[in-house]
Amino acid sequence: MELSDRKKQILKLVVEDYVDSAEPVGSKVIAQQMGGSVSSATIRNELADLVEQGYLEQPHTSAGRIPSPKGYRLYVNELMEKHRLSLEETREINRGLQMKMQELDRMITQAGQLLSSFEGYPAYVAAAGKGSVRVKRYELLPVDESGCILVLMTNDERVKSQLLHLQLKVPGEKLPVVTSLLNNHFAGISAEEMNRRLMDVSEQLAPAMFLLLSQIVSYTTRVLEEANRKEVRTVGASQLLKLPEFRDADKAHQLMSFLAEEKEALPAPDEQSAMKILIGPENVSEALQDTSVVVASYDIGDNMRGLIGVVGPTRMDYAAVAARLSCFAEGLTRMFGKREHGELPPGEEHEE
Amino acid sequence: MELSDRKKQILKLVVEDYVDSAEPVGSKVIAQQMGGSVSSATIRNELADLVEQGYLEQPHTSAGRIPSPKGYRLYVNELMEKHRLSLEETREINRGLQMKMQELDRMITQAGQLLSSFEGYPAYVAAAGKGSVRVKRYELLPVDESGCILVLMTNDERVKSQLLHLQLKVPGEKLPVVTSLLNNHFAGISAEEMNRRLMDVSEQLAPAMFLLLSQIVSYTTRVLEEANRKEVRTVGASQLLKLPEFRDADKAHQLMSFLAEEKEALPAPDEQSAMKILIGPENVSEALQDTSVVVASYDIGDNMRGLIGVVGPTRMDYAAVAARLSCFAEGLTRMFGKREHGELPPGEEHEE
DNA sequence: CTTTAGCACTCAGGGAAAGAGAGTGCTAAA
DNA sequence: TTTAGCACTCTCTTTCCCTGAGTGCTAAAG
Repeated sequence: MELSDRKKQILKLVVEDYVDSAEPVGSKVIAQQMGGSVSSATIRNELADLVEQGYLEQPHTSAGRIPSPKGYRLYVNELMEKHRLSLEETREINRGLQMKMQELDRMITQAGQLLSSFEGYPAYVAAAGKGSVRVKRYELLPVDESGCILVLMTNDERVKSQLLHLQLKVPGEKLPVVTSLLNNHFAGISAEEMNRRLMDVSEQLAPAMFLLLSQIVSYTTRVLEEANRKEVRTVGASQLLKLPEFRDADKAHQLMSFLAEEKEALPAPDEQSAMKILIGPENVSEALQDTSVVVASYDIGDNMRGLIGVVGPTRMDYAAVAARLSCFAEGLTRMFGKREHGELPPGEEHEE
Repeated sequence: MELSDRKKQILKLVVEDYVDSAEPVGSKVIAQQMGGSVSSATIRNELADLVEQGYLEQPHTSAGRIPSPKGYRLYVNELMEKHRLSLEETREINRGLQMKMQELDRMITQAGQLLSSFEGYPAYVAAAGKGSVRVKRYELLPVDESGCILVLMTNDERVKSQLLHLQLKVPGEKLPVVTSLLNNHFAGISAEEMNRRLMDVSEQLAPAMFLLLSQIVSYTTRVLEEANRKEVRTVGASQLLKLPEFRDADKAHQLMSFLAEEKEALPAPDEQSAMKILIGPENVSEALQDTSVVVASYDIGDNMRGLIGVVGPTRMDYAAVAARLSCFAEGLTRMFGKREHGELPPGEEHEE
């Protein structure tokens, strides 16, 4: 059943008042905000209806009303006006993202920090490979008789390298042979496949050579594993303690442990959509039942997709959060897009 | 003035009781624990003396006593018995550290997590270079006409690499020339020096060459910067909320923000010593006035030194924490020592 | 001089009682 | 359908009192 326009307007006012007061809102305030065109008694009747229909809740008889998850949902879907970011705000976000490009890892962590400080809520970020990163090319550089450098280039254009200590000496002249062996037989395949091939050729090789190869394969396996893993970081959890709904240490502790330990369970937007809003019980995770999550996705080059979101109380300024969040997501996409073409000396790297 | 043996014994009992009850301890309990050899009245007299001398405090008249920082200090210096870790415990720690070796970064973070979960307090970890990491050797690998891979080897035996997109095309044949130029003139010097040299030679070079060089120098600068930076990570901050002294949201918030934002200010042991215990006001940071910190150092190969510590309430089981912490530090040192000699295929690297 | 028993005193913490205030629901009139 | 009026409900805060733990002091005993 559709709500009357007036009911919707009232619901909207309740949500917005509650969002910034964190206190149940009464009929009088609403009447006032509607310009005195109706009396508080009328509002009371409407409020009672809204409660009955499940859009509002009453902490106890004779308290004001607060929005229920269903009420927030309606608000988000229909009532929420697009929040316009001020020019300054947009600029500030983009300036913030304009930090020195460093590794992707640090980069997105910083974006998360920035977001968290903007919103005053904990934030989370992740970058996820699309699954099948492979090695495109191998290179071996001699160092001395018992060591060499292995350089890997992956099909998503990243480079990793590693110093290998050899258990058995391999003369420098042999390296090109190994290199071409690797490039011919170990490029473009998955880690499992690599291990299988290694076994296949094991008997035809000199032991020293085999040892070297297994060292390389084992390192490569780790690199691929890592490139494919989705690692979620959470930032700014301590912000929770500023919110009235988390003054209770137990509640705060529960959520914070969740954010610290099970961050993999935090929601992500669906494949197609750019943003997702989950209100209270719409979350699957037990620990998020009383919180809302707003999360957006962004692109990292062509092969990866990132994720950036905030966690807060259901009482959340969805319009503003959503607006800022898409600004972040767009900023990040732009940023990572640019780097692909190397306008600036970007900064892609790696480290031990 | 030296304390009598009995006073020391009493102080010791007060500390130990308070550590696990978190409640002021009274004369009666102490008398009991001393085996009934003296009456509670006697104890009261002694307690009064200890308060006067500043080793104990009284939250209010007619409450029991709690140790003051001075009292804890005496306890730590003289009274504390070496806590013997059970065999299981040692084994458990070492098993925990035996995780798959990955990058140093992730490795020490995991150690921190492990520590934090052992102690039930927040932990922090860092690895710090000894200051002057330099590039030992450069290598350039051709990719295509508008790109090449730069590989750096530093004097602490780490390898970093990066894909460079060239603004201007540089034919593959030229690369060896550039490489030797780099190795002859840009190796073994600081980042500032590198930039200076770059300026010096700028006029004698073709523009394309100059551009390439500056790209390399700028990347190298970043790498060196990062290799020399001490990055501190904190883990398990949410554990604070379980402690009675941090049930108050404001207090908890204050400390947690400090741990999240100013972790660089967390104490480190002095150059020579392996462990440091800082009790309450012995800390310089404002935010740590009511907490104690126990921190140990460990070695990462020959060039780096790591740091691992916990932050907790002044009421802390110093003996046990210190014992476990050195077990951690030793484990890490052993671990990183081993890798240097390449028993196992270690895993030193870098990414993206 | 040290230890002990005895006792009055202090203070935090918990619960009950009382008052204030906000906001409701209902009724009856416009 | 809206409004004014009013009694009622329920939370929150404050106050008060009581209890219990633990002290400090005094005076006597070792």
